[in-house]
Amino acid sequence: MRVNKSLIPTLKEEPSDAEVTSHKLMIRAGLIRQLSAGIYTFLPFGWRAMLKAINIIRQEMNAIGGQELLMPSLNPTELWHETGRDQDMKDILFSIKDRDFLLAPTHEEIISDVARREIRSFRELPQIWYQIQTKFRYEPRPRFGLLRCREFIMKDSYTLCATQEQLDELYNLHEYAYRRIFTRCGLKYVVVGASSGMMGGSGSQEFMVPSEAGEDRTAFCEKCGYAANTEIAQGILEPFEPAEIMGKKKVHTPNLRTVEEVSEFLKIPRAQMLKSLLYVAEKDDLPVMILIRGDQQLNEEKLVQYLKSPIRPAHPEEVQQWLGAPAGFIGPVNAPDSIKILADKSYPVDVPFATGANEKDYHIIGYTLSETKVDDTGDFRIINEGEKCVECGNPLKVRVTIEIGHIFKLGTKYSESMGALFQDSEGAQKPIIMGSYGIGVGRILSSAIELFADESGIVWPITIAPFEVIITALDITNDKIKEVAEKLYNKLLSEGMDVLLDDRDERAGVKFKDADLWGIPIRITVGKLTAEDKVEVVLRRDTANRMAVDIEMAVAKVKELRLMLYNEIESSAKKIEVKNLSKK
RNA sequence: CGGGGCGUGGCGCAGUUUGGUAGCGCACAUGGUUUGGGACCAUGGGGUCGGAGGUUCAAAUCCUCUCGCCCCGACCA
Repeated sequence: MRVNKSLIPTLKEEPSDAEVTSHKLMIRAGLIRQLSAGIYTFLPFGWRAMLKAINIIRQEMNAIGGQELLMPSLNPTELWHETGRDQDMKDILFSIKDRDFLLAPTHEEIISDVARREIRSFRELPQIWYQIQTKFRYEPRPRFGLLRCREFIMKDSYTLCATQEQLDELYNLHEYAYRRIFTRCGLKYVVVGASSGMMGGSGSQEFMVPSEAGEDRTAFCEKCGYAANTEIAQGILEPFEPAEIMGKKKVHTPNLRTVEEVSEFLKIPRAQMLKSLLYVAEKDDLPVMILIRGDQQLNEEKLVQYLKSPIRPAHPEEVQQWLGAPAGFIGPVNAPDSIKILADKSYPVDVPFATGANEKDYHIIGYTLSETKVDDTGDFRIINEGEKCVECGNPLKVRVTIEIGHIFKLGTKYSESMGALFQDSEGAQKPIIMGSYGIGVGRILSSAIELFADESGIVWPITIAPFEVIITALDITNDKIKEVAEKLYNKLLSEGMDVLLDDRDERAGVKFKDADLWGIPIRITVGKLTAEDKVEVVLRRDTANRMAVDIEMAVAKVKELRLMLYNEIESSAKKIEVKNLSKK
């Protein structure tokens, strides 16, 4: 491809509406343009990088036996009604006005529909079906360029199995494929335990790239390798030194509603306060009170997981109506039976606590959890950096990360509700055991840029770079320079390389700045050195190290560097192995 | 959806407080001089000031409504 007459528009100035590095650079380097919030056009440069990543994904999915197919984005709403997700996911669904269709945010329903029509016997299982396709989600807040979009390209695959063992096997194969994909894309990442959220199912892991531009927080242990999204991460909390509380009594606490205010007033440590929060499980409209140690925070995701329902904080009127007191003065003691009470295990059962009295301007002290009505105890807490690892006791670290992939063991949630059944060897009808696995392709690009960019622009891993080599022909009006550049360009093309020829009639500075911005791994500069029959070869990641190379040797040199860049990446991909089931 | 901010040539911004009929830099066009790290000079083209309504002799500027975008919070690949 030649730069002259091509659509690769670069910007000198930072776009005003971009916040993070990858977003700024994608706009500046001419990879993408925004059409609307969270909706982007991929310009030729951006699309080339996408295609490179897609190609790697396709190769690795095929390698584990995946069969590529393509399902429609337009889905009959009726199909989504079968699983109830037309309601459960209505906040993020794009629905078609005046027609009973929606734009698919994911494809469990469609896969299940295909399966129930086509799969009859255990002999046809297992299956891996995947597609690479545009998804639509009405994200309440699109952000950070391709990191969070309303329309985005996803690789989604689905496994159909007859047994749990098959599911475990295909799940592990996906983990293996994902490791290879992200490694081959040149990314640094960690695999962490994750919540399965609204997808349902028994287990899941996320692939996380450490980056300040991320929207997830991952807790991990440097000693034993424990790693989990803070949505589900567990840690061991230091016990606190309780103040002595004699007897049970009600105390007047006028206008003191926060944990801090009451703890200061009563001279009781914050940790000894029993924080009482009222939520509503939206599925059954069930009021739920959560009790948690006063210095800790509720992890709403853990609560959602436990209740298996979306939740919302109770409205102030509801709190007043159900407990007879405003928020800030509520507690478990004397709460009506209609309210489900859940205690976080962070509060010891035998230590007297202080909490709301369910009466305005009053708290009560001296009760213990062992004598309070509690329906269940569990882990509902957000962990903090420095807490001890549950596996080995080492202090945990918490880092911001970008989620680039997620794998789920779904189980039979969709096959049961949609009647995707198979006949086992004994002739019994059973629901197909499913798994689902996603990769955000755009996020691969964003992550790579976040990881490797420098002050001058993007630095692509060669495997996903829009081009492998750029020839910067300075002073294209000089016949010799033009001739050498053209010759090299055609030679490299015939060697099968992705080459970009900057043949614009621009000053050297402009071309160098653009080349840096684009981040193409290998650059050949054809300029004044042609007088000595030489060109200059540099790596984008190390522009200080310029190599003067004889023109006849230039192609060989580029081949050598290119091979080296690929080998760096491929050699680490080769080390990846399928997790052996029998070992664990 | 709650809170905050911003909409002015393609891009980045000033002008709005105190109404007087739109300006700067980049980009673009033409000519000339330059030519290995975003050149310089001259000339030129391009804007319903997000949209609608209102106040006024007069609105980018004041008022009302509305749309869009960005940021902070709850969701996800």
